[in-house]
Amino acid sequence: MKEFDKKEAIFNAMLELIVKHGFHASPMSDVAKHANVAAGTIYHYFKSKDELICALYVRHKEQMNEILFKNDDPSRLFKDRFRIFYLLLFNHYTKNKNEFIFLEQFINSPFVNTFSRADLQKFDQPTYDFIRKAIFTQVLRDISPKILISMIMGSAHALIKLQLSGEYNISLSELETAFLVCWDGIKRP
Amino acid sequence: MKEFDKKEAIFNAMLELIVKHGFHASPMSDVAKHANVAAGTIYHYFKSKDELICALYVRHKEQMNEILFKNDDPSRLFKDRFRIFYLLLFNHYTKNKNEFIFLEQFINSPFVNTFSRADLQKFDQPTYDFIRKAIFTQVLRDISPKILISMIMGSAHALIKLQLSGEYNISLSELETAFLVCWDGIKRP
Amino acid sequence: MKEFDKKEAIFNAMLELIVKHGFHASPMSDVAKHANVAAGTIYHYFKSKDELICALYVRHKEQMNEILFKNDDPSRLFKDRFRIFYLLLFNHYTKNKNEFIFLEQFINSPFVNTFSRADLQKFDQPTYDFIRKAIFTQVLRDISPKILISMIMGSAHALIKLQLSGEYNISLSELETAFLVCWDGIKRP
Amino acid sequence: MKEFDKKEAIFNAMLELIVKHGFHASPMSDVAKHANVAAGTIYHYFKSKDELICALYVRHKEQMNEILFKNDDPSRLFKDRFRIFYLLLFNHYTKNKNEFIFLEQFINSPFVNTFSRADLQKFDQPTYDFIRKAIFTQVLRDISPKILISMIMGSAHALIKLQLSGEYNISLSELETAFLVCWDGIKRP
DNA sequence: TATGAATGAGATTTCATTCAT
DNA sequence: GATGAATGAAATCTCATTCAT
Repeated sequence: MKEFDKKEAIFNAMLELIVKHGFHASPMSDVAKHANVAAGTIYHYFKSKDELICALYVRHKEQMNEILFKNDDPSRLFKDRFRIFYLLLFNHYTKNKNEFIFLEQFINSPFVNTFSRADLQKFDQPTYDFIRKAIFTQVLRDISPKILISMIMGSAHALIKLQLSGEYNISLSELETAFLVCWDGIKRP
Repeated sequence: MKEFDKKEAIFNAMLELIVKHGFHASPMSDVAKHANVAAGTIYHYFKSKDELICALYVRHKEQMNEILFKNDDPSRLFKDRFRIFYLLLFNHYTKNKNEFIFLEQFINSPFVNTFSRADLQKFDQPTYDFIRKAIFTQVLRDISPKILISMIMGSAHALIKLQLSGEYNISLSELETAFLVCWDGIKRP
Repeated sequence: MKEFDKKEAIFNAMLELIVKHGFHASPMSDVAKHANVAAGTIYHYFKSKDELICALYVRHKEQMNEILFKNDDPSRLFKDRFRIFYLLLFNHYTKNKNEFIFLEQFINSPFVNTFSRADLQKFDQPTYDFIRKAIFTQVLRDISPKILISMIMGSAHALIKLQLSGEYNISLSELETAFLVCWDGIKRP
Repeated sequence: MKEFDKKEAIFNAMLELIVKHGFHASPMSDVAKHANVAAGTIYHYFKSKDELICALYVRHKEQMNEILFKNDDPSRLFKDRFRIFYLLLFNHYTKNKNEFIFLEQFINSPFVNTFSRADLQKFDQPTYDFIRKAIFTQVLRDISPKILISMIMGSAHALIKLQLSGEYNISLSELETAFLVCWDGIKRP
């Protein structure tokens, strides 16, 4: 087994356990067992449990930015680009439940304070630039990009959470309507 | 010290510690210290740590519903009622940071699964009814209330989180704009 | 069992284990077993293993000062007082081997750096005063008390170590000669 | 890098770490890092950590005997030869602090029991012979050489420890006086 | 010889919970 | 009810040692 494999196995084991049981109640011994490595091996790759958890967050944010923006085509109409962004977000997380639940748990926990504000912003820079330009070109409401992004992401995540909860199954057409709810709120009136 | 006081002291100590350090890293012994009671005393009021945490959630939800709906006047225009609801939400949580952070941590953790789906819905019943009626009376978009509520609350909470993060200070006029972003999205077009 | 007993039991268990196996190789679990307490109980009395070890040193130094000086009679001839001091030292440690071995191990380990120089001097203050006065009254050589004390204690401890090693059994008359070796060296010529 | 260099590097790294942190708290991985070799390499030269530590002791004792006796001239007056021995001891250790601290730590730890009594005596044989002959020729007190050596070395080491502690700086003339303290004690009266 | 990733037993410490007072 | 000393299972993490390369 290659080094890469072990590190990945540890990441995946930790992700799964945190989602199932929370940060507390995800002992390193279980992570080791699920990853099929010795307990000590984890500490070869990560200094501590906290560092592993934070690395998991970083990894996720990087993967997500890749997914959301790799195919973005700035020459197209912003509304269309934004719709694709919105659907990619929804689709990825509804298909990768664990990543979403981990993310929500992480950013709402004191773990997030491990990072400086500047570090956190760095992870969200692509989204920030995406929205800021659209405000600048008068496509979106003239309001602080931070506010707009918060509201967009907040409602999108809430939607994803609803779908993942199993409490309600969102149809494709409802998703399109949800997109419009969002769009009608943020577009320049 | 009255019994009431001790229970309250325990609640508040636990709240503060969870906010500062997370569920993990908030030992009962610290809770006892902060509440100025003996460790054993906590177990007179709560069967276990988990039960205490869940009771804290229930207490919060009940208080919140009281705050949001006690002065609601169904005879007024829905848009105005909804605006007040929106502002109450924002104001309460930006003034009671700990409650908000605890809530977000709780509902994104596996602790929330302690409750059945029915129990959880019960806590949100007032909000659900509030929105459902407005859809029924054709004030709001004809879309599942669950979707609409998710999006409304998701974006509102994200806004509160932005304000609490200290990363950006939302002005009164920006708050009104944010309300319009929300309203323009959900109102029947 | 009273609190006092448990703390004492922990002290004694730790002493015995360190003497037998060294700081390393004296796990807290074994200390707990030997002291007949739960592992956690140790941490009720001491913050850490290091703190326990340091507390053991403090306890020993205090007991030793008590033993060496409680019956000292300043009205007697210094040579006689010093002889008693010398014999008390030898007798106590040859009868309490563990204390001696622990002490030697401790003061030659980096643990000793836990204490400031001032703290360490405090423990040796009675001996320092004892010797300093005798230099001042021209009984002992006119040399820095620190040097004199070092040499006295160094040779006395080496003698004790020889006896405890089992390599050689020092007779009473040899002990008296040893005392003279010391005395002839330090007395004002 | 030659084999010789690596072994030396390992010895020196171990010495430094033990002095700074003690036997416990000197992990082999750190030794490897300080010696600029891989962890596994240490095990080509030494069977185990314990063996490395013991080898370090043996190396030191052999070097020390070389230093103390290589220039000893039996045709000279014993008092002068002893004075040189005394000063060599003091000078070497005050200039090679780490060696001294390691030595003291080692001989006061249970590690020393790795060696049989006979082995230990072998290392001290040159000193033993040196003193025994002087007793036999009636220069020194007629007392067991073991006792005399213990007292000499004990007080000398204590003096070195005082100097190394930084607590007091021993001047050349004080060192000569200290020598006399020792000499007056041990010479045949 | 040399490497250093990997191991896993075992170390220290924590902490929810109990129970005698 | 209230206490807090005591428990001991379990958590995190360390580290001497091995072994495939």
